Amino acid sequence: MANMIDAAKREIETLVTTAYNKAVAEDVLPPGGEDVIGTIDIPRDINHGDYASAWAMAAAKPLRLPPRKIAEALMERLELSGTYFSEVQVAGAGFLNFRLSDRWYRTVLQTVETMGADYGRSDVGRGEKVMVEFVSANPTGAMTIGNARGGVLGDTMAAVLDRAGYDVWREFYVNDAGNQVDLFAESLEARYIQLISGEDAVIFPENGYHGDDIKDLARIFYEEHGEKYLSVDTQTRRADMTAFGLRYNIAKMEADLERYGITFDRWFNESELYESGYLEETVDLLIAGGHTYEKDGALWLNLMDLGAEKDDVLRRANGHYTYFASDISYHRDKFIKRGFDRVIDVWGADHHGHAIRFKKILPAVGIDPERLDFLIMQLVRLTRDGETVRVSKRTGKSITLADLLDEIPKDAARFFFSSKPDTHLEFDLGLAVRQDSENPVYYIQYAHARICSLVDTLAREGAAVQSADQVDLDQVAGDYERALIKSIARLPEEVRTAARDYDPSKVNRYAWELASSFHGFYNNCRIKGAAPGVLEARLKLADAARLAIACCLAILGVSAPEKM
RNA sequence: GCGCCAGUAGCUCAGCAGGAUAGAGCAACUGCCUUCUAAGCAGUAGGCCAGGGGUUCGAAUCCCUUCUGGCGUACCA
Repeated sequence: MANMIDAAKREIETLVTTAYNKAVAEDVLPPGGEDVIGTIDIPRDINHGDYASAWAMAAAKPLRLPPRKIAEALMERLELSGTYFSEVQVAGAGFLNFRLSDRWYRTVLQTVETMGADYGRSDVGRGEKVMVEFVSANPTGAMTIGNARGGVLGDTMAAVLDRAGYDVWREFYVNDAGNQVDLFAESLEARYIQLISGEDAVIFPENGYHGDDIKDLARIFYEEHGEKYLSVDTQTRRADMTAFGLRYNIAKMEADLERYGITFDRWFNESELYESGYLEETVDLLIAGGHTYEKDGALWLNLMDLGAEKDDVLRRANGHYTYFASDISYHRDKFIKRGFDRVIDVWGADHHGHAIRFKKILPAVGIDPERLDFLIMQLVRLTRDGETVRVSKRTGKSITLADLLDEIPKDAARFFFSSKPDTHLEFDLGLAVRQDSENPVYYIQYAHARICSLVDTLAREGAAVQSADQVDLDQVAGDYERALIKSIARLPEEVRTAARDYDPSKVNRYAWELASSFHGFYNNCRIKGAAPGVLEARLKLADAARLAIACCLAILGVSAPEKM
């Protein structure tokens, strides 16, 4: 049993049920409590035991008895020998407070030892094929701070799912088709002409991309091709410039993301959906299904009939398909064509309305909407000296992901962005650049480095890390030592709930708490020079902590330094 | 207006599958390095969990409502 939190809870369920049945057989408690589910949790206060069952309180009503009386009847019939518990008490309103036994602590250490770098890995995902689609930044410009958050959340989410036993696939959807690409081409073309013939030679497109990056691109294009393209026909010129610009931008995004430790299994081009006819086929399917209507020359998707608050356009009056249309065919490709069991799209909060309406139309193309989930992250509020800094791709004044990585080390940035998705993230540029101890990532890495150094020092003195079977648990029965083992034991459960809740930030917080347990242990339980038996047992604990911290950092994509 | 997210210590945030006396970091104040890494530890102080109602043995957590902030509500993506 790899998840020792779950194992402990399940054992309590069994113990309580058995005790209850026994009490009924002995006529001490009335029947009627068979379906009662009492919550089991870990009390905040250690004086309330390691685990507490609220079964007696939940059973009070059906059994028509005071909870304490039920709890006492159960306690007398709990058979703890050979279990993960050594002791049980009735407390408060009727809690059953359990104290963990040596057997439990030893099993934790054995589990970590056996699983090593794979500690926390489970099969809760049953090998389900799941795609995490994330970043998917518009290739017409540089990636933003928002993409940085989405990148970290998506990549960490994928790592969590992988460890939870899912068959994970990471994908980047490249919007290399549609309206914004046409605009990109026109902007690039205008800058190219202006570069050669002067600012007034051509009017810059009204909704074009005004950023300096477009000017830079035009310059690079000019350096490669000279004035040749002035005399080429518009259609060819724009097509060539688009190909050039996208190739350049996509390569840049790939390189930036790689610096960030993020790589994808596939970069899926939206243009493929156009070229293969799959997009058109998907729209035809919607038309055939009676989900569309024409109005003002555009093809509309009837979503209000499906309970949405508004309809969306699939094909505009000018004949171009919208993002909504291509996205439907893209998801049809994910589910129907490629057979993913589940898809998680990491989207910014500014797409929330889109996400809600999007799910409603999926059944019309044969997709069970339950299989698609969104990890909606709130936007990043960028501040400097307490003032909000606007992030806008169009103005070209945004701070890009590349800028960020120039200032902040990858480890700190990854840790910072793996915060809880559904709260606004306040990103203080002044604070983020700091590389001192205020950054919690160093606190965790420091714990890891400390243990490495410690193990190394002791090894040179002839004290090697022993196997879990040899540890004398009586020698590590202090509060700090037991707290550390309990911290280590949480990892598989944290991974499980992070996967369940689509909240990779649970790993981030857990890693900090684990490091904190270790630092407390380290400062209060000296290892070097300790008595024989104590030294070996404590060293084993430290080594198990090292492994657990390394596993967390691996999931977070943060390095685990051996020296600091 | 309607929809989604948020409102918890001076600041940034955990806790939200209902459990016992509400937590952490930073900032403030006290202690701890002639022995394993002080990027660390131990402690003090700091709260009408936005307001109001409800559900029950029990609510920061669930429901209703009001208020405040962000985002959305394009023939943009």
